[in-house]
Amino acid sequence: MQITANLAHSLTLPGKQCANCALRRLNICAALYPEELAQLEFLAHGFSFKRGATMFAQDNPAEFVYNLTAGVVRLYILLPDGRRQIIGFALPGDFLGLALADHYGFCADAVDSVIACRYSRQAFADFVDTKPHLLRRIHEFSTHELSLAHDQMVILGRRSAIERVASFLIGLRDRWSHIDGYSSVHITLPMSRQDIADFLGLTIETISRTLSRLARDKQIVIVPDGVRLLNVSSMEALTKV
Amino acid sequence: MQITANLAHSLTLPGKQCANCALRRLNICAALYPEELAQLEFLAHGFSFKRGATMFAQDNPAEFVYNLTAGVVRLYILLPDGRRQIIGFALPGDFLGLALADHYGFCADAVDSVIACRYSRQAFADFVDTKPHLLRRIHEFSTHELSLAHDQMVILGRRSAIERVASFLIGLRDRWSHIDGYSSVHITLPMSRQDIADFLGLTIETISRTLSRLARDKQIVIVPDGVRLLNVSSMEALTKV
DNA sequence: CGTGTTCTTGAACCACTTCAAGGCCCGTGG
DNA sequence: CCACGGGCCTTGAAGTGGTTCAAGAACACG
Repeated sequence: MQITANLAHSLTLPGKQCANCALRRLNICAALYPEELAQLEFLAHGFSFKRGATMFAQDNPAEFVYNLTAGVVRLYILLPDGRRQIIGFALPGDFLGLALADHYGFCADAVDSVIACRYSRQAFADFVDTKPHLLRRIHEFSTHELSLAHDQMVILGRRSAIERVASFLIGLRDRWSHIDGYSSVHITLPMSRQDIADFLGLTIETISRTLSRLARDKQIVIVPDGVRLLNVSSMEALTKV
Repeated sequence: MQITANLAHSLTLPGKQCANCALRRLNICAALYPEELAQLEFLAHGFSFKRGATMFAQDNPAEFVYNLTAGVVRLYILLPDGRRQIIGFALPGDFLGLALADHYGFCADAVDSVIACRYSRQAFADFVDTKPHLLRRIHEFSTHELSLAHDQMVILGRRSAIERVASFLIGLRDRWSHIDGYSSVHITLPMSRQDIADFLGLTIETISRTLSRLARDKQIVIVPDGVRLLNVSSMEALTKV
């Protein structure tokens, strides 16, 4: 189905990298004082993952945790018969392995080119145990993820196809605007239609038909790398009620 | 739809209540040393909620957090047009308000007679800030809930009606067995068919038909207060694959 | 023992899926 | 440079699992 070559490329990590990190205000590192940041930097290794590469797989020992700095990651659970549910897309600033558990609860692979800071889970957990304010920050991230999961449960349990697609587009736009600092009517969709389908509990044909219908109704324009919103407020209206 | 009389009854709380609490090994209090438990007990008030009573509502200021000691609570999100998604059922030992956020992210009301220890959120959060091991425990509870939410997303996104009902029954059985210490083929269902439907993303008629079908196929017997499993392993098989 | 609520069952319907085919895009190799 | 091949996406037509609508049965509670 997807390329699973697990070829992560280590990057050189020059000193003061963390201090210059554009994402620091967004990710868990914001909880740290400069000297703590330097300590944590000592534990970090920059890694890059090619489009389609597996970062980790469900039920495997959780050797590492990741701080995502660029790219999009799909997180998913597979059923034995091949059905797949994507439980979320991780964006820059997101942390993979918040549970600090000894096994991964889901699979993660790179949707496009991904760059991440990698830490040994054990070393990271030991570090966290000495920094209650970092644990508090991690807990905030977890509860935010829990709240996203609740929203997704509403979408999966009670929303129509068009509402699901609209919620997906608006949700992605909101998350990117939080990262970039501005809201664009252009939404880049690095993931495939199949990924969107497996996220929204629909089939690839329904995603395609629904996007076509939104385009026919002059709500969006489908462009090569994503969509452009023509009527943000009517799109947002679909995500409510 | 449901009774929403918010009449919580305060219980007298004799000394050493926490020390004698049967649920302590299960709930967040297990993280505390005896003297810390005594400190926390000082912040607690026992409350009971009648069947149908609202414990708190979505978007309201989170004045309190709760440690559930008896009964079942339904947690749900409402859409403006009345559609409801139950995001989970809380059982004894569960903690409501793990996020420690200033507003509730969902509604909670008593499915049957509920008893809970109530804390001022502010006082509880202040207490947690002085006890990193308690925060760690709370974080474990949160990530466990996140994992339950992920499982539910798979159910809502990718499973058939019969698989959803089987997963619900087996999941409830597993959770109760963890609380009671033994596994019974008898599963008490204090919640209504409508509640089950709103949890599984189906309609009440589909729940009723699916249970009838399982009974006709000699998989279960429908009894007044729940169901009795006749073939646990074939039921469990439905929750996999 | 009536009255309202919850649950069950049947029949018709429909939103989404499944099956099938064709189009588009892009990399590869002649 | 164009032909070929393989993903990925789109679209149509038929099928179906679950919903909706409707009515009766079982149950709970005064």
